[in-house]
Amino acid sequence: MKKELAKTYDPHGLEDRIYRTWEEKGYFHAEADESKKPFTIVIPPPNITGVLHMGHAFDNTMQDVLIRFKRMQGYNALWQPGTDHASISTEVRIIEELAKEGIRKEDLGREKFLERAWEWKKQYGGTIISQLKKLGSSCDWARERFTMDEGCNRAVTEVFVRMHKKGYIYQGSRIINWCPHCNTSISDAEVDYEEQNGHLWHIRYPLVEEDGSISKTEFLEFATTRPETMLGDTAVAVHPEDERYTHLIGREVFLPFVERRIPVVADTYVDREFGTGVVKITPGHDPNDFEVGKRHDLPEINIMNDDATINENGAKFEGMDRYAARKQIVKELTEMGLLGEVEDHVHNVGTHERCHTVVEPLIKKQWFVRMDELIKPAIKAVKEGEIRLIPKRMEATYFNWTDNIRDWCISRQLWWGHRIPAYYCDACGETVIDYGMPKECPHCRGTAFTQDPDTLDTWFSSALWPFETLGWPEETKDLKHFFPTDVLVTGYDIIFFWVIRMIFSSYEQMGTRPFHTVLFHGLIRDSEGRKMSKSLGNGIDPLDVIAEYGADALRLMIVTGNAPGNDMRYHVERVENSRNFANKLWNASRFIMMNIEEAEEVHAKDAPAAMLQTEDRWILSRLQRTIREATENMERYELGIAVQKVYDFIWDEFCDWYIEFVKPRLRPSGAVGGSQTRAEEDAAGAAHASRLQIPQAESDAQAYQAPSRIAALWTLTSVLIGALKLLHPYMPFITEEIYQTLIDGLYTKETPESIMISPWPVAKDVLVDEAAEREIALIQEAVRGIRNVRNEMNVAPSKKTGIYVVSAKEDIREIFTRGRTHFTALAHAGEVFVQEDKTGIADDAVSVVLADAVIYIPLAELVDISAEKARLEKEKERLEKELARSKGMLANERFLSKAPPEKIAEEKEKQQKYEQTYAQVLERLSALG
RNA sequence: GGGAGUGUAGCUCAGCCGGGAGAGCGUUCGCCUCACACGCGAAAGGUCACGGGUUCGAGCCCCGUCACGCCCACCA
Repeated sequence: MKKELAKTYDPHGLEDRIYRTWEEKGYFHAEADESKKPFTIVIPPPNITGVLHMGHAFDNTMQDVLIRFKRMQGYNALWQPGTDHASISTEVRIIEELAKEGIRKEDLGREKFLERAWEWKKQYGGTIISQLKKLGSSCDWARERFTMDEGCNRAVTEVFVRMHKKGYIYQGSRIINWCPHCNTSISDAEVDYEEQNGHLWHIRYPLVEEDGSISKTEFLEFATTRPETMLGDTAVAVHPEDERYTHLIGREVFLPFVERRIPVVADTYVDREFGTGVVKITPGHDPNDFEVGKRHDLPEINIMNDDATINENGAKFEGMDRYAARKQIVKELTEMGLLGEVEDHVHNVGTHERCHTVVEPLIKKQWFVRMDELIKPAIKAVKEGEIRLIPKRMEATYFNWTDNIRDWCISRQLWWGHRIPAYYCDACGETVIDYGMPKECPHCRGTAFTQDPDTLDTWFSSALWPFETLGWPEETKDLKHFFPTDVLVTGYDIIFFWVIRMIFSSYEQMGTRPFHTVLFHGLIRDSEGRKMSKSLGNGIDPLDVIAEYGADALRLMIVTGNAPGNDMRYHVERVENSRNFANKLWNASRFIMMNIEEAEEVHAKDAPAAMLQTEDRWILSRLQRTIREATENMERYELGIAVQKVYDFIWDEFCDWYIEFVKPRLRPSGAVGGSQTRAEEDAAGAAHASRLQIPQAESDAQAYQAPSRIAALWTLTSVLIGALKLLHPYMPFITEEIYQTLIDGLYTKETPESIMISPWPVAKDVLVDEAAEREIALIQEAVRGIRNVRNEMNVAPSKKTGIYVVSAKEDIREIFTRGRTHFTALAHAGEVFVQEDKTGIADDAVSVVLADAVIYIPLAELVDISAEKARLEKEKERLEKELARSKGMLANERFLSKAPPEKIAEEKEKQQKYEQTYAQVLERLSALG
């Protein structure tokens, strides 16, 4: 059945319908099959708390383009999907929900809380998945995984046990970042530094005299931004070579409030230039001081509770919030005369990226992963090119992290997540790491254990994602076939969190790389270049964009005009342009289908070679080049460049030129050779030719008989199908819709029923036709010239003008003779005459000067000789400049001796062309007087 | 403080191997030409941030300067 297409492309309804069909047909599904070559991408698992934002759209569009491309190329293409449990995000979400009901998580208890969280996951965790589908993502949904599903849990425990056995995982008291709001430790990477206005308080500690009394005259002054931490001071430090203080090293100062005597130590960590050159040392609440404390064997005193109130070590400040204590301490120090200058001070304060609470460095017993050994293969892999980062400059960021690697704090004081498989013997306190609750304590033979209450950092499980999703630790067929995966697509903002951790985890657990290429994309910013954020309210919801313009338009916008790793700004105009392109393609297709008659078979298989006209061979040739180049670009992950070439091919060459070229040939054979006007032209042309005694090559009417029409239709459909395939990875919905409608209209069942499983086009050398390309290029140049002249001369578009092509060269005349009708179709030509000389042409005709021909357009009633002369003068000047440049180059001996021969030949050719054109321009000018 | 970037048309951005500066939007002019006004045709518009250097030849390579954001470190 021949289908009618709507006049304007409307993605509504169509996209969901097509997506459902793809899913039902199982096109997304991949099975392990050793006879096929695999191509695997694992999705960066979106958080179950997430809703689709532009970052996801960016990420997933690129992955979908790659996976569809590879699938069409015949790979066993798997896009492995899934979601991440997102421990902190989710837990915070549940706590908020509970708060609305007036429940605290502690009241609920761990088990009930987890039930609640799973309930939440069940209800909302799928939201993002359905949104990804809206985008057209061709993930193998049957394989959807979750970082806390049974398999991932096993993988996590396995890795923990193994790494603990190898000594990579250890428990230790370290200074960590503590979020008093979320009540958990967080890793360095989860800390955001915010610039805040604060103060620099100068404080004086009295020195302790030789006899042990507190000096009333001698003080040591230092500056601090956090006075409350003084309660935990266990030393003050000076630079060992600071002459102002060397005599004090080894003496003691007196710490007010807690009334502690603490030593003055020497440490190179102190910057003599800053403040007074004296630093208070609080090993319990500052990472740098912690290090100093280790070096000098200082006691570590924790002065805070987990909620950032002062604890029993804070003397009379016990129970006060850290900021209230700060205020009170400053006040009391003033009263005691121990406070000096107070400066305004802008400093960076570490905050928790999730809740923006100021983090408090605290010493806690936590679980860590020792990184020094683990990171080595990850460094080597990138250094030696076993893993390629695109763009390459991301390597610098990568190495910046790996070279300064610190141990990874993996325990979190949360409930939602993978519980740490550490069990403490109730009897003797022995720690046992095991796959489950141990039966007997290896130390005291006790049988009662308590599991560590903490859970693991979310990234601990995401780090295993590329192999845990394929079945690891089982040796599954999937794992064997699809692992290592191929490409990872992600934003550069999670290099540290995720990319590096996947890499070292894979080398450690699998002994191999997790993927060979990491393709980074940037961020999508708003039109002002700002990050999209909830607080600014400048976020663009991709679903709104899809609803208004269609997923294809959004996808094309995302991929177009962007180089890997670069940020892009969101402008509606760019989406509109993509939407317009979709409409253009839609209408071109509609036009072609309108011209295919009911029951007319236009097979896309057999080329009617003998019937092909020059323009047919031209567009076929151009298509081959586009296929070749776009494919090469895609293989190099240059998606933006590839799609630009396809876009240009479709819009410029196919729609604006080729379709226009063949329009005259498409009249049904029954309508006898075309329009009335052309019959008249033919008659006039023949008459003129006979008058000049130039043999008319062939009658146009003859040329455009049925075989030419079939050739045009064949070319139109096969080029369209080729172009649709090239475009399909980028715009899957519209290409599928057109493809299927077209296949229906062609009455053929030979092509696959869906474009997404059709083979990727391969450029055929036999179809590359340089002669046709040169010929059409000449026609195009002439057509543009004529249009240009008509515009400049203000000729009404409705006015048909005669066109005389004069060339002394026979082959050129042949080209124009063959291309005569193109001028009718594209340049508002009436009669077209091709002749050897100027016989019969008025001197005052306007002209288009080409290298090998001059085209005359007689405009009897409109002639303005001075305008024509001015035009030619301008052209003359332009050519003189080009000639000067070209001659200069060719006169340069060093150019001739050093430049590659083909460049020289090219330049000579150009020069010749300029000279010819120039000569013709001069001749025209002299003819005009 | 360290690192990697960006600077090209009025705006947003491409520019692969060094070889006569591109696109989209916007602007101007002309067109509802029987696929498309979400369109067609034409045009205007650029010291490729600046200064040096390498080269027969530089938007592209090297050095320096300026401007702008980004990442890392986090000096109390």
